[in-house]
Amino acid sequence: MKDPVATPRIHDVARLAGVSPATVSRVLSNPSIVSERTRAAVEKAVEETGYTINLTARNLRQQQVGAVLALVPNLANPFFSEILAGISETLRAEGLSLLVLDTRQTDPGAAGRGLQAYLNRSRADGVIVLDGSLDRSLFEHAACPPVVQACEWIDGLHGPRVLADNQTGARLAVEHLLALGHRRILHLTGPASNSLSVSRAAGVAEALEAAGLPPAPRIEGAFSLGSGHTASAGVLSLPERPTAVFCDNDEMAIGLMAGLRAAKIRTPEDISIVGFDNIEMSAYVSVPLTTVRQKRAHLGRRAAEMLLAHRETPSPDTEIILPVELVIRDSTTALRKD
Amino acid sequence: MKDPVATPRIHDVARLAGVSPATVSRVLSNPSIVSERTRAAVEKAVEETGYTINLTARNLRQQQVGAVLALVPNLANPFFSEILAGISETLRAEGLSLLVLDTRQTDPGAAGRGLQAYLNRSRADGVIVLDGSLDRSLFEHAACPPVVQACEWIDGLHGPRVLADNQTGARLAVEHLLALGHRRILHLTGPASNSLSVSRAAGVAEALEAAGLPPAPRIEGAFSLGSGHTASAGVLSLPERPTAVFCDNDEMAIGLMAGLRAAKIRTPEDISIVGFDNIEMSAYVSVPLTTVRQKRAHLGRRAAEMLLAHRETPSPDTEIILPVELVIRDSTTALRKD
DNA sequence: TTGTATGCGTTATCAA
DNA sequence: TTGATAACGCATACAA
Repeated sequence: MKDPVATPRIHDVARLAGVSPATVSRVLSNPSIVSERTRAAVEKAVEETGYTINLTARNLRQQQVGAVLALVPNLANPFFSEILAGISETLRAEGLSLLVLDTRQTDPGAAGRGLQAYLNRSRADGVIVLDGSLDRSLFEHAACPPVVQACEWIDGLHGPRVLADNQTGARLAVEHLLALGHRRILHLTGPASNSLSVSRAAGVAEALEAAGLPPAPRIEGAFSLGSGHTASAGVLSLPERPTAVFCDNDEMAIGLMAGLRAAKIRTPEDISIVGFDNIEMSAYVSVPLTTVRQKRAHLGRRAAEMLLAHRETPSPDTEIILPVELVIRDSTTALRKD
Repeated sequence: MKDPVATPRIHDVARLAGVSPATVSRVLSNPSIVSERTRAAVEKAVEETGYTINLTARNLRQQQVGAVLALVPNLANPFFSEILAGISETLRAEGLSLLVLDTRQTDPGAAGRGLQAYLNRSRADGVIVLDGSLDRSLFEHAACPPVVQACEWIDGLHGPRVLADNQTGARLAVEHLLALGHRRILHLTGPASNSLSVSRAAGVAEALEAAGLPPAPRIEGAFSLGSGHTASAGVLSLPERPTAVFCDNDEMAIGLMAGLRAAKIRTPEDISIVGFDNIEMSAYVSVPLTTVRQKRAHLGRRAAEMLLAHRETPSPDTEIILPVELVIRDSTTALRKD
């Protein structure tokens, strides 16, 4: 009562080739230790049967999952998906699959309980965390697979990280504004506790200090178009209207420009704006955005590479800082002396 | 020589609870058939040991993978990632993982050979295809898991589909332009063979025919900002410049507006523009875009649901068409009679 | 209601 | 260089 359309097993290939299943296995995973004759015979049998390996069985036997989990705060954000593309590329080369989880989707009431179930060695061989707002305790238990943090990071959580040079990026942006004569510079940040916002604030402070200027006032946003748009009201209601705004990402910058435009404030004539990330759209908005470029796909690749290395030999708290560069477009201009 | 930090197995839980492994298994997967007493004891033991099930072993035993593969043409495109978010949500509720693969990443020289390795029952329990440009032969073999197509589709490939009502969307867009008095309407399409472009072209034709007008001229783009930008040159070089353009997606529309702006052609005063998709950005560009809204997360959820249903009982070629609606913003206006 | 025994498909170990 | 055997961890058929 055999199922006639059953997919072939390693045993079937072995029988056809006249060898043992062990030999077939060797041909597939370590061909060099098999004689040329038998290898050819096995390969022929594989071809004829259309055999493909059962990865679940292999993974069980080898005590691995064959997949890496990426934790992203917002799958719908192109910023993250480009990093994912880089991660995916590196993993594929190693025969690993990419599992993706949107951390916003875990019901908030459960406070990450849903997520916890995924942070387990039986679900993934490793985890790449792109969300710095998670609780470190989620990762600090024996069952959690090796973790690499990318882009954002969680305060106090150990392990390798790969980051863009956020501080330098922010410093370059503010130095650019200072060179254009701006002195009243506002910093439109992400959530206050966000690791990106913190290190970028440091870059802002660094530039201002070097110029002998007081710290920049801040408005807190949420990295979204909408929060940038909302921030425009805050900008306009300040006692001393800033002549320039440095935004922690391009989406807030674009949202802010939209809000200011609605209030008849022109960019860059009335206010200069700098973003961060260099998303593709930033070059196509009506006032192409001056921004800080980070290579997102590359960041993803590096993160995946770190994880692979980390799996072999649990490394200390290595940290890779990737360079960024300022892209000057049209949204910034020299301060007009009134 | 036992590893003292080894993760607990079902056997360890059983010993601690004083029951057999089979009973523990039952408590975990089908608690109702276990007596209350033993269930409590087992749950206590699970708690104490910190046991979590080994999914690879369960999957091997149950002859499944526990994951669904999504094939996206471009992970970096927010349009797709929002669909993914919907897919992921539905899958999680069923305890299934989401595997993501960017089809562009398969080296083109291998003509999908890399992809083929993933289209196997040992890699995924099902596949959701979001890329209509793939070859149907990739999916037409016995080893391929059940396939559901979403959003785009592959000509001639059987199986369930969930689509937005592309034709109606395009018709609504063009009817809107016609109502505003436009007669010279251009259609900026995706790649000519793309299923979305084909059905939207049908909607365009439908509207024009009903108005007794000849078919719209077309320019072919690639769904990208850059291709929309490039198309502006084509639009301006036409012998009879169109007074309105219907674009097959928002990104091309935004790119086109950017290109026209550079040529001092204003939207909507000089030319009306309609997009498709209603990406978040379309509301924040300098001339907020009139466009066709489709509910992407919902589409993803429906696709996942179809796949789950399709797994149980291989359904015929069912097709779900999701409604769309026109969102009128500022990029379209009544034709000015010169 | 619970326990025993077996097998899912593969690979690592050992012996030949 | 190859084959026999056992084991990875779990779930299910069957027996009790």
